[in-house]
Amino acid sequence: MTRPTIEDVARIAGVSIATVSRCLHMPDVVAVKTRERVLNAVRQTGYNLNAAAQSLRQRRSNTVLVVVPDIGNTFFSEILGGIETEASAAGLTMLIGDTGRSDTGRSRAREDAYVRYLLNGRADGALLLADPQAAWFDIPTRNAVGLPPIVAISEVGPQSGPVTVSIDNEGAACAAVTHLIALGHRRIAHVAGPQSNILTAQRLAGYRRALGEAGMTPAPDLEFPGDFGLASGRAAFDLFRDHRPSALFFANDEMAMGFLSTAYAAGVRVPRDVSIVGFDDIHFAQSCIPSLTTIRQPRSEMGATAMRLLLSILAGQAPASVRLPFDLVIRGSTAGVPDGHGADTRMASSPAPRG
Amino acid sequence: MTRPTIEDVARIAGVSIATVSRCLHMPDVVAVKTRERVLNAVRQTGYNLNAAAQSLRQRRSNTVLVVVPDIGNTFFSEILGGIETEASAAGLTMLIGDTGRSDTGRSRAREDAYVRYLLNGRADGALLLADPQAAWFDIPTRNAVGLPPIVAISEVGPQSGPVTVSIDNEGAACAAVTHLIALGHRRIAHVAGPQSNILTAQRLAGYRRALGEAGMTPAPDLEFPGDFGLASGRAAFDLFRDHRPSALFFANDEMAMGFLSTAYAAGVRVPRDVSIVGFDDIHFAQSCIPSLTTIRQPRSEMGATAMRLLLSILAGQAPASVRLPFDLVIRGSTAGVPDGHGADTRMASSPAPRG
DNA sequence: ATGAGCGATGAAAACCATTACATCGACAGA
DNA sequence: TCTGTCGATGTAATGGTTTTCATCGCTCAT
Repeated sequence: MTRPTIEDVARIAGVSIATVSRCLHMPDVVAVKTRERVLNAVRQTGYNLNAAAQSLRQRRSNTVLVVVPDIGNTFFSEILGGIETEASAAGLTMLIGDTGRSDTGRSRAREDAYVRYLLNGRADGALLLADPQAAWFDIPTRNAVGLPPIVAISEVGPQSGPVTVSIDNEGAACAAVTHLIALGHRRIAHVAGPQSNILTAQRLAGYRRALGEAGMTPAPDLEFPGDFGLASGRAAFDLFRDHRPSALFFANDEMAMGFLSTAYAAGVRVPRDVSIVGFDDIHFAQSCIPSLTTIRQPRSEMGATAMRLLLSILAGQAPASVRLPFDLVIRGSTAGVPDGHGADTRMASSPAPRG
Repeated sequence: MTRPTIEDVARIAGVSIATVSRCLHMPDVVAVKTRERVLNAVRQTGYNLNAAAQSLRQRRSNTVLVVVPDIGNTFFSEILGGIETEASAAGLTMLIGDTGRSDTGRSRAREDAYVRYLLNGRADGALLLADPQAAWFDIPTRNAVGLPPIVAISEVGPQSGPVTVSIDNEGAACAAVTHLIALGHRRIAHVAGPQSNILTAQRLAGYRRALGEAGMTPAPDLEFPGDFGLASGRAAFDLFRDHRPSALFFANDEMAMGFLSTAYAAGVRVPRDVSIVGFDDIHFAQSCIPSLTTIRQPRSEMGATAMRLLLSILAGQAPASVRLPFDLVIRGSTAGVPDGHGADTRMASSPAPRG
């Protein structure tokens, strides 16, 4: 028993295949009586159109490829939600590709595979939750002919191609650190993201800018390395112990959460002993102990905006990048400077910042 | 400038399209000299084969559909990882479909869409991280002709079709509760999952069985409702306050984490005042405060196994369901019964936690 | 009457690759 | 020299749909 084709339906309904196709796509141009006969035949045979044949003929797959660096990262899921809403409203399918955390051998192969999908015609366009300038993506696509349109989200640099959706990461980081400064903190450390990630530099820059604006000098020994993972948050605790900042600004929430549990186990209390700010406002940030002060990105909106942008490009319109607003969400992990802290302050005193 | 076809390559290389195709798929049967000429032409034109044409001709899409109830749930991502590894080893693409949390209007439309992909020939098979008996899936596929093979993972009932990969949820729940009983707990509550989910019944049954085996009678007022979300874990705190169990077994980790933060805010300490067991061992379970005792499912292995199963079915072999082992992971959220529990203790006063 | 206009339908080309089969030349064995 | 084999390549059918253009039978205005 093989899959019925449009021809089977046509035969049973006693019409031509053209009419069957019209019944399915432009029902109003075919006579009611005929339409009924055809739809009956469709039901009777259990017909479903062949997607491959359709794409081949239409030269379009009605699919959009979404490349995610790590599907396990809860940060991305809400973006995906926003994308999905807009995509399905437009009748498009989302093909999600997970490249896996970079630097692993596996991820390289997957990246290649996803680039190929794009070149293959498997997708009509792509949404990249990654830097389009990353070598794996940029090089093979640079002079590809007939490359479908691409919109990059979140991880975008100053010259990340023509169309991007992002927040002002530097500004957000600056706001986060300024919040700490306003609380009276003077020794503020930053736990950075992975070297290779473009967001790392942006958030670090924001951290430094905030210090500068408050008249302080960034101290290199308070810039801790990290990689966005729980473990590197835990590792940051050792550095914390060595350098004794009164507050830490983490480049993402996951690291902040890793720090939180390690600190707790070591008897260090947040925010009594140290204040913590994260970045992203992931799902669990509200139910950490204590709940996490962090930067919220309008994730769902970012996804939706990017998808709309892609659709407009597909419709032939001129693209324009979008920058969306962020929020500083103040929760329980930040408070004033602990008593007595700052005795040995290295970053020294200046009056409270503009607040 | 339009996409080059195989014909363009053939013309430039001065061969027939058949030879080009052979160069790409069975390079060894074509003369080295010819091969070089063809590969040069491929590079020169920037040719990529058209996926739609290929699927149409081969009657196979080299794609597997993975339907996930909620991509934001970290529980699923590791399963996806396991699937991906096996899939890409076999040269298959993963098409991930997120149906969204059930009960929302949107999810209905997406479910339909994914069923259609299956019937469409967009995928050669499907992995379902959901109950294949769910109405949205079962009804439209029941008598579809030429339905590709399907393997269900995790959320499977006794008659969930022929091929499934799962753990013994009832047994795991029983083990979790038995652990609490062994610690001396006698008033043990269960926070269940959503009604509609098949896992809910299985884990509840395990809870009851453990009580029964220990000679206790399950008390209906200690069976709290839940929906797998953070918020329902928080809501369970009110019920906890009313009914005073000395321990709670949650049907998943996310609810346990919701409870944890609410309890903390209310001054109730875990495990001093109440012991907590979750289910799933999600990423953040290790960095809760305190770290969460839970049931670990071999998620990556489940995904990989399911994918291998699907491949073997596609290869024409007879399928057989697989049941994988689970682990009880004992961490910091469980301890013996608090002193004086069982009286009308108002919890409050007791010495500071171990910090 | 006649032809223009219109609605409904059919015939056939086009989309691009894979693959069974045919062809061709060269070479070995008889 | 002839035949059989073999390796390399070409020819052409095939897959299922969409879409353009043609056709056909009407009606309505002239």
